[in-house]
Parts: sequence; C-alpha cells; structure tokens
Amino acid sequence: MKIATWNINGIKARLENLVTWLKEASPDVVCLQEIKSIDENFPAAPIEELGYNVATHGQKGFNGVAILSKRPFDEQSPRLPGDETDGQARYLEAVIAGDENMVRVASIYLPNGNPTNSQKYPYKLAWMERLIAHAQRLLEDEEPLVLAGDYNVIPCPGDCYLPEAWAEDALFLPQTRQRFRHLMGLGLTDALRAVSPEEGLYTFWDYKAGAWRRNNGIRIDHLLLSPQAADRLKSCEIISHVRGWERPSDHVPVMIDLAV
DNA sequence: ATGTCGATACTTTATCGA
Repeated sequence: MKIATWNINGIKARLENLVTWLKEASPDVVCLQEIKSIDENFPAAPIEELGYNVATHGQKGFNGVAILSKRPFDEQSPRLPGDETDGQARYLEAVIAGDENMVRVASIYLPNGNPTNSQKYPYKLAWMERLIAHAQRLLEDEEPLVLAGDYNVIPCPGDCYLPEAWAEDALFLPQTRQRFRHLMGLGLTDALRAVSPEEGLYTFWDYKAGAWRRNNGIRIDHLLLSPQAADRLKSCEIISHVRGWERPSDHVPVMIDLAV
C-alpha cells in the first residue's frame, strides 16, 4: 500500500497539480495538509473520478487536512484529543483496510510556531505534547500506524541547507526538537531515515529568494511508523520533481510503500 | 538578497499566515 503525505498549500490553487500527480504515482492513500478550504468547498469530484474516497477536516482560509484513499475508510476521527477549545483544523485520522492488515493513518499539520515571541510558539509546543500523548495511546494497540504530515520540525542539522539560518526559528529551536525526539522515543520510526542516512534530503523549498533553484530546502514532512508498520516498510521516497512544476506547492509529496 | 504565494474582505489592494 502506497501512502503519501503532501502539504499542498491550498486545494483550489493546487487541484491541477494534485490530479496530475495522482495519475502519475497512483498512491493508495494521500494525507493532505493546508487545504485552506471548508469541507463544503473541497473539490472532491475530480479526485473521486480517479477512484478515491475523500475525507476532509477543513476550516475557512487557513490550515485544514484531508485523507484520500482508494480503499474504504473504516472509521474517521477529526481533531487531536487533549484540548476541546482548539478550533484549528490540523488533524484527521482514519483506519484503512490493506490486503491483510488494517492501517491507521493520521494526516497531521503541526503548528508552525513563528514568531517565537508570540502565543504561536507555546501553542505549537502544547500541540506537540498532545500529539505525544495521543501517539502513546495509539501505540498501545500494537498495530500498523502511520503518522504522516507537515510536522514543521527540522529534526537534525543535516535536514536543512543552512542550520545557522534556522537557529532561532520555531522549526529548529531546541525545545521543538526535544519534543520531536520525545515523540520518536515512544518507538516510532522515521520512514525516510529507515531507508537513507543521507543529509541534504528536503521536502520544502521556500517560494522566496530562489530557494528551489539553489536547493535551499528543509526536511519537515515526515511519515512516522509504529513498529508494526516499520516492519512492513518496503520503500520511502521524496517526490521532489513536482517542486519544479508550474504553480507548485512549496512542499513536495513523501511516499512510502507498506506490505500490508 | 525576507526577493513569494494563497486566501480573505464592506475587495481591485491591503492584510495575514506561512
């Protein structure tokens, strides 16, 4: 089962790119972030025509996540537990049937957290604490689990072009990376790192300052696997060429293949 | 070289978020 994550930076602006890539790569499941659309306005029809079921958890203007799946959803749950007052649409979870096993998949849009002197940074850290608590709970099930999304976390210096430039940024601050390590320490496997130790592998290039042309990127889109998913990992690939398309998202898809 | 996008609104250009 091929499972991808992609921050598409606006579903309406990116529908043509998305459809092109779905035809090109034929993923079974796609976790989308930053759909920037309410559920009612999500253009599901052209995606359904390609054989996908569509589940969305959107909000007006910003954020919003979705899961596309060629296989039916057995259950879906929007929202990350732990704060009933949090109105931002950043989490959607579904259980999807494989050939032999069920896979629980979450589409995650972790808060950016900049500027760090605003309330946005403590919100990011609190959101990460909630994700740690929820992941811990899910891991108790000892089943295939894929936590996929835009984490807005640069895990290590080798995951960005110029670490000095990110030293004070919410994506790279020690407190951010400490919580990411705490999450990983629960027993999750970073799918990309399971297949390659190489530095300089990026999933995001800023629109500004010719970042794509200069390969000034960062790796912030991750698929984190439970032991039962990691055992079935066949491949993991960053689909970087779509960043060179017309009207691209600033992020590219990352896709794994699981034997489930 | 903070130079670009996408969405929004009492819109046609400023504001916000990334």
